[in-house]
Amino acid sequence: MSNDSDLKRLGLKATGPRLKILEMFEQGATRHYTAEDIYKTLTDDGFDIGIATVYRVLTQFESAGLITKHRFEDGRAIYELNDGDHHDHVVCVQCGRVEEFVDQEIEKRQHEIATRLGYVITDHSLSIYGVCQHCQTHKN
Amino acid sequence: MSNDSDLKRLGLKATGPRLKILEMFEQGATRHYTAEDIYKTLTDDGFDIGIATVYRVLTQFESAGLITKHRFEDGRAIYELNDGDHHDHVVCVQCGRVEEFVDQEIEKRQHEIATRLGYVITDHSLSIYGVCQHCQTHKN
DNA sequence: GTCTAGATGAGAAAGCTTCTCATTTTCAAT
DNA sequence: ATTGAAAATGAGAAGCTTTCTCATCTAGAC
Repeated sequence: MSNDSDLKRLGLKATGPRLKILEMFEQGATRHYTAEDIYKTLTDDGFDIGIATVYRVLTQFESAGLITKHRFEDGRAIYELNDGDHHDHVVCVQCGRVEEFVDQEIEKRQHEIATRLGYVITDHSLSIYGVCQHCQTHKN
Repeated sequence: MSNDSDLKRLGLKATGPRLKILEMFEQGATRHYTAEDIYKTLTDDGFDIGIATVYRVLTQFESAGLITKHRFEDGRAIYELNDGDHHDHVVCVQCGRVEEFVDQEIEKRQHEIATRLGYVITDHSLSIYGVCQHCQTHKN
């Protein structure tokens, strides 16, 4: 099991909760999870874990650069595997579906703007909100 | 007082709390306020208001299109006067300073991306996080 | 001035997240 | 394999922001 050594390399003990959560990110159907999603999925699966542990592990994984944290308009935090390449999000305001995209031109202009205003950029987040194709046709 | 009639035109009674809050947005030193900011400023000023009222009024103002709500990475909501023209934000991660900018090219590309993915865009938010010039020199 | 729908303030409560602490587990050294 | 110390866990308490409830109060039409 290579996740085991991945964690150890980060100075984290390879415990059940950590392995399970990492596994979820790597093999899950979707890429984006709230802490609640993870807690629910694992406990429904019969795996005994506390919500506090979920939050703790997510924070550690984020510090370690393993995952990335976003925050959408509803205020809840969303986590996703950090696969190295940056991307932004399109969120369906009706069904919550999340899609990703990258646009080099937008990236470039962001840096130009930050520089012009005298900022040293550390991060940025762009989210587009809209109604997805599916929700447009299946109106309710 | 024209704010009085502004509110009435929106179907809102011109009450003390509403007038005070609207005034803050119009004449305040900064453009961006959290609910807490508003509550603190007004009560420190000797104006008696409840935090619940602040939230209620902000929600109403937002529904009425008078102000706009954003959410930065710390999860708290920030409100600003809606002056019609859209803009994005650069936030200093150290001192919390917020600056605004608009970039037509970024705006345009966002719409293209949403359309390409089949979304009908309703909103979008772009925030750049970094360290402002002041915080770069006055390190602590 | 009176009346009524609407607004308010206080406190309770909800939702997400973090903290505390007693117990348990990992893992390096035996 | 056993041990021991440091680290991790789960449960519940608690913190923060935001919303809800409800008795009281007020704006504005008459």
